[in-house]
Amino acid sequence: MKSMENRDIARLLSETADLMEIAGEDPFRIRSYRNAASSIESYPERVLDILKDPNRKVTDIPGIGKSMAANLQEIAARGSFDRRDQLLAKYPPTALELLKIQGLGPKTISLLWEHYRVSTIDGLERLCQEQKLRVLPRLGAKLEEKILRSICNYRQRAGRFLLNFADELAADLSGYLAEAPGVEKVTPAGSLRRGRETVGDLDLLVTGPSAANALDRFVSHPKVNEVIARGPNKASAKVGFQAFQVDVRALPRESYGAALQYFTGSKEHNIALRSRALKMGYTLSEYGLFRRDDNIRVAGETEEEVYAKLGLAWIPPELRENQGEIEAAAEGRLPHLVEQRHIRGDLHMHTVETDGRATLEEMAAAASALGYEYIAITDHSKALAMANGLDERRAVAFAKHVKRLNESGLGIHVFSGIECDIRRDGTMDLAEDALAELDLVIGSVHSYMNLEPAEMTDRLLRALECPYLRILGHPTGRLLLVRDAYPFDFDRVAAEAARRGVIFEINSSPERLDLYDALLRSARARGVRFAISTDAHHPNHLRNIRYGVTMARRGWLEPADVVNTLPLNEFRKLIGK
DNA sequence: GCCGTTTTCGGCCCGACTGTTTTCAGTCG
Repeated sequence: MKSMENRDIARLLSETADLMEIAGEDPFRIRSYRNAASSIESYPERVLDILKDPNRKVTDIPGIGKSMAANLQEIAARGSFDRRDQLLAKYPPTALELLKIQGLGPKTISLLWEHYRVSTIDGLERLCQEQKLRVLPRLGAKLEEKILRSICNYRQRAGRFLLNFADELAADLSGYLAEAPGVEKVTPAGSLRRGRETVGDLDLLVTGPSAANALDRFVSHPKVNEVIARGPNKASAKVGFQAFQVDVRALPRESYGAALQYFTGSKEHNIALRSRALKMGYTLSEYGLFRRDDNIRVAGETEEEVYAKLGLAWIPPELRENQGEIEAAAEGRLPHLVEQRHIRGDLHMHTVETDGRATLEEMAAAASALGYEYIAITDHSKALAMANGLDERRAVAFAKHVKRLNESGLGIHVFSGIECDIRRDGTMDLAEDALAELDLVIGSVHSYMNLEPAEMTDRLLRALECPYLRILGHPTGRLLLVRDAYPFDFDRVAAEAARRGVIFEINSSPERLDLYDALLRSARARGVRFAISTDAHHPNHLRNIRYGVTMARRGWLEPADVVNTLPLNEFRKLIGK
């Protein structure tokens, strides 16, 4: 099998788990498949290599027993395994896509397949329009409406991908293309370079004496499925099973900067830039900046010279949204944006005490390796029973435990924290005397997210009244490509947070990226300060901090706006611990 | 299907909402 990485194996197992759910199999057996998938996905070594080595056993990987080992052997040999094949003979693979429709689960999918042999989104949509769900047991008119709305949402999101997915693929492909002879530079452009939360397709720009060699190499990449176009200077293809569209463009060196500028966008930024060029007697295109009267190229090799000739400082890609950045660049007042190297600590992470996958010590060691001075361990509170959240007794014991750990010295300062649920009425999930024992209280909403805006606003304002609340976690509650932010009066809550000194979190998890550009600028204008945190549930997640930093930059934030750029002593002073 | 100072079966995160129900199954987080 070509290029069967751990994540590909994990995908086969988790798809099988989905099919088993549709088939109505034993929930615990299904969970075993999911556990095995997630264990393999985050396993540091290639499972395929372990399988090949007679001295190693895959059953040493947690969650892998005898049966799963046999499945893995089959996957290694032929790319699939018996149980999966059997299920795929029973249900078409398109049924898996139906699981992504909110409100539709495995039981209903199975029912629809048995009754109508329908397994596609289009088919489902027709059934709802023809009111054919309501004749089945337990299904009704409301569900038809709900599914039609969900399909609409799903279609809006389809074809977009999370930032980290695009970022990792871009890094992978860039390294691969750079190995072609005569290729000097490969740079991702487009919304990925601007750091948008989701990315529709990927533009890779290539230059060098034989840049076109990169196109040949690209179309023969093992993950390239379908080549859409292939000319002398550009190739487009769908990559991976997700069919993510990637365009590779080979460019001459003299117009590389202009092309990078052009393909980075945004469209609005480029329109404003081109009209500025016209006013100054130039014309700007992806080929360069030209004088209008004699068509002589005056810039194009680098972005810096293009911007400079237009009387502008170089504008960081994260700001290129035509939101005032061109005026700021013209007047020499672009912000000095926060960078990853400014971050000295991570203030939101989970451990095995609740739903994390590593111990406090493992998280601390990983944070030390990143060069941090401090971290806060912030496990869930008891309202999240499914995550085994901490009650008052466990929270206080934890605070004492951390105090002792710091005295013995871990090489990094640990703050005892909690991610305390904000209840429906805005009160905290834990009593105040327990919260008082902890160094850092994050308050987060995890339930009742469909309140009326006024009620949600009151709930958050009430939460801010808690004297121990330091940080409001993932303030809008959105899950990218899954769930929209809950509506509330953001500006009012931000003003109150600023008044009370409550910090807003920038949650770096690629599934959230909450807060984001417009809200960051609005909150900052009201005097709010921010913490860029990862919400890590595994040591590997600590590296997601870069996505939070990207969001902060898109929100025009400078180091002084971000509390975890402070050295340990100053941060301690800030929180009084 | 995995795991185990409960070694070979029994336990495995669980509560809340929704809609169609008249006592609860399905879905979500």
